[in-house]
Amino acid sequence: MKARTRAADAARSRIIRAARARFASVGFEGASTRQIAEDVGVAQSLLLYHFASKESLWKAVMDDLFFSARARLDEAERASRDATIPERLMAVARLIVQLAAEQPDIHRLMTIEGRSESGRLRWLVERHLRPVHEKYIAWIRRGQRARLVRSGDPVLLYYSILAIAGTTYSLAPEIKLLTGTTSPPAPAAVEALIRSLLHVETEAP
Amino acid sequence: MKARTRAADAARSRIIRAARARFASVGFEGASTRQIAEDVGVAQSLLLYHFASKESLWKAVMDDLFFSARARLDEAERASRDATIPERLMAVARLIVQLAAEQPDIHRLMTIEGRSESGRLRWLVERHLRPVHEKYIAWIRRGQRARLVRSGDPVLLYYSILAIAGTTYSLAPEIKLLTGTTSPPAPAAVEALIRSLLHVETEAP
DNA sequence: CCCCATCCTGATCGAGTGTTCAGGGAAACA
DNA sequence: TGTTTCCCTGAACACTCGATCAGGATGGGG
Repeated sequence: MKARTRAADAARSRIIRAARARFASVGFEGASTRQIAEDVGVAQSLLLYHFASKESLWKAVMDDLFFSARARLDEAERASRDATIPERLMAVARLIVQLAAEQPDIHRLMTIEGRSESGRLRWLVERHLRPVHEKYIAWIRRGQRARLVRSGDPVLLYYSILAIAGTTYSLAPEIKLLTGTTSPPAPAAVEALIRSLLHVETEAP
Repeated sequence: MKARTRAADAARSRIIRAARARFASVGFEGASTRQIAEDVGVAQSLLLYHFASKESLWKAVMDDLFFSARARLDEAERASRDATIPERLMAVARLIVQLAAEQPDIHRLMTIEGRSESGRLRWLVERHLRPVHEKYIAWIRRGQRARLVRSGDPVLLYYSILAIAGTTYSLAPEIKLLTGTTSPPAPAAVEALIRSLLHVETEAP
């Protein structure tokens, strides 16, 4: 009861990886389970053996992505435990930029679902987005009360962070086509932009 | 040769409007010509009478959207002809925010296509994006040389403007679900954020 | 008036969709 | 060495997809 389940788990995660790429590029409706199966090199019916339906495959993709991202966010929070709120915010923002650069599919998947109020969006919001976002929006609010973060709608500020970090890397194909640039901006440059957006000063003025 | 063609043009533009909504919410592959036809209330074969194929319907949607947007951009440029570069940049940014708020589908359509290097993306870049974007990226560069716009990769700055303006309104369903907010942020608030992102000061410091 | 160009529909095509199901085949347990 | 359990496949289901095409309907020009 070892080699068997290990091989099965490997197939499962290869399916998830291929499904993530398809969902991210053509959306839920546009992706087909047969394409995904062909990418992996298995029978299409195997997808529906491991996952009850196309929708639960999509949920498995999201869980795979968000649970690992949230674990790394928790780690960044712990590491910056003793810092000021704006610096903790920047530690989180730095990781968000890094995640967006490593896996642009996260942002692609989210922007594809967030645009229409579907059952999948509701599932995503309640299961993954709300626990994360509400916490950091509260952080922004605390930083604003201490006059260490620029004023303005905290939700707008928070989504601006996500927007800058995400689109920089998820629209890489478009930017490459437009400018001929071979590599996207360095995460440090994006982080610096976010820092100045929040008015978090590196040193006391 | 009047009432006839006028009625036909009306049908044509109703098809374009419905197609825009479908393409924006589920992407090109996910949208079906039958759904679009049903939204309009006409036969599916009418879509392929007016437009040669699904792809040319998509191109018609894009032309409809971008030609009018570009006309308004030209108008904003002319109106700010005598202002400084940073203020002209802000005049354009203000209009971009306004366009994003009025028609969030623009940003939805672009982020859905910009994520993978398809033939449609190449068409879009060459026909609509390049003429617009390269101009404003050059403006940012000029503003930076005059020390009136913050330093940093002009492309990154430009796409940050688009990202903030676009996601604020294109992800409205997600934000509404998350926060319960009924109405998205006012364009003026988004514009102020962009102004501070570019370090364009309202008055001399 | 007729005629014809134009707008539009319904039927139909082969291909592709998600899902179901019976069964093969090999590893794990007895 | 059976036998059971689990991973996986191929065929089939009803349905939808984009595209084609023959043929109505209708209004404008002769």
